[in-house]
Amino acid sequence: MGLRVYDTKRREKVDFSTIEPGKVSMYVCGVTVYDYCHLGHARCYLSFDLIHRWLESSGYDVNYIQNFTDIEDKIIKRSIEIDEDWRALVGRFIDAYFEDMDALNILRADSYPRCTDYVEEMIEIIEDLIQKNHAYIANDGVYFDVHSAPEKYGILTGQSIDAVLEGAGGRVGSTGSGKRDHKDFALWKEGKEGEPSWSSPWGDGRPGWHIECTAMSLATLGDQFDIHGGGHDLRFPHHEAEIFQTECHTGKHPMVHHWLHNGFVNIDGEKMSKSLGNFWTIRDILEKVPALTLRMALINAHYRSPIDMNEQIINDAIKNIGRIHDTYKLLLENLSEDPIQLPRGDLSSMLPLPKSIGLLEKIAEDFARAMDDDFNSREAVSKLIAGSKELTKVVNQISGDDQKAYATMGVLWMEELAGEVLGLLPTREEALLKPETDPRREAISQEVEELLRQRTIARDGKNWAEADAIRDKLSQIGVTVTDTADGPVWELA
RNA sequence: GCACGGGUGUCAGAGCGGCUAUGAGCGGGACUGCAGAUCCUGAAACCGGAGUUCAAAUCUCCGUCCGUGCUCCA
Repeated sequence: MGLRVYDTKRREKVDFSTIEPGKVSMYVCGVTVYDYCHLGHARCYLSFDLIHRWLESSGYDVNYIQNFTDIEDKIIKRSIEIDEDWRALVGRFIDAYFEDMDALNILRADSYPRCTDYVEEMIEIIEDLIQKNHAYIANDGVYFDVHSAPEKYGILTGQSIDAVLEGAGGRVGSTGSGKRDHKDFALWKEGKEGEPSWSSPWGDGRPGWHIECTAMSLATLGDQFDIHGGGHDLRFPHHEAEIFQTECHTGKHPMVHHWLHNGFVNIDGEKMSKSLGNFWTIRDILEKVPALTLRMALINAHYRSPIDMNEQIINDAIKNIGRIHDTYKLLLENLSEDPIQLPRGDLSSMLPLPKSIGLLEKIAEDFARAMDDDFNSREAVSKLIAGSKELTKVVNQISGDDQKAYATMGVLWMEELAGEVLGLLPTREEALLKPETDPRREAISQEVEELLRQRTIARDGKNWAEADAIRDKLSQIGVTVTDTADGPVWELA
């Protein structure tokens, strides 16, 4: 069974197909760069990172485009507020975007077009739409006339063009713009004094929000492409506007073969959003939670389900990622003199324990089936944990060459599933990093070692009270002691 | 109001016609002086009602509750 995806437009899971065999063209709406990214952005780009990774892992050649909206009302507003040139502001937050996403181990898209580089294309499209009577010039800009293509209304959200008027409550009619109908949307906005603007046949101004994605997807992926993604809230009006513009301009239908939308991050059961003021930026969270743990927390739900962010989700993620990292480390420590030199590659080369290997292969198949089922990362994680348990159990039961061979296989197994596909593994170097290299640890190392020596003496003399007292003392300075077969090991809390 | 998603054990969260989800937490057990880690193992669930079916958490209908969209928002 091949890959199936839930298509927002068709409202069901459908077999995934591509326009060109073996290749996937994918466009995901990017951020408007006027502030730091919040958890919701993390979830969105993480969802599409997973999709990106799984498609590549399935053998597709993926062309992944993600834009930056670098001119927009909020950018202008912010730039005036903090008295910073809008270009500088935008540059700053694009840099911040990459820092945050790199930290979360999100692979880079193939290209990141910025809408200000496509203003000419937008103007051409708008001119064409006016010529084809899909758009009209008003006193304050150019608008798309939704009644010129009523069959395209509500394609993603199931709303009929007539129903919208009724429900929009008191907001309807108060647009104050040159729109003929409140459902029409701006293609070009007349510029105001002192604002960034571009010249156009309709005077100086700037593009509307929706037209940019049309211009950039057309320029980078063509008239029709395989996947268009974004947050759930973008279905309407943004993505529906794109359909209007693009299809009316090119005359081709459908512009997109699979519409994919990720679910939201909620805080205490409510949508996290800037307007509600209950949002956390990625960098706020990364001060408290390691990046891969956050990644685990967000992957641990299906990408379309809402996630209610709370402490328990993080605690679960700490346990889960800890188990996976522990197993990975254990395997690395057992495989050979120099684990770093181990070639990456096929995992079926050495087979000391056919039964366990068979089980792991079965788990890997289940894992693939889960990912093929609309990228069910939650299910995939549960398979990964099952495999992780099996590896830990077996590698501890055997020794010698068998153990080395098995551990080698295990490392490759984990690097494929946990590493390449889910992006949850640190590098081999990081996984093996001895805690002594932590500078905070360095500082108290001598004192701790001395206390541990005393405790070992006490324990040898079965003087448990004293041994425990020393352990308590250590825990007061933030040191956790764990006794192992090779003696006590300590780490900072 | 209209549209779209949902309501699964203590919690988080898969499954979406028959078969153990999984993780945390809780209960046993092994190993440990104890603790931790690890391994083995137990209890525990499908919002309410009706229907379809040999069989329903899974399909249909009704009810109910929650979230989201209809306005800038990933």
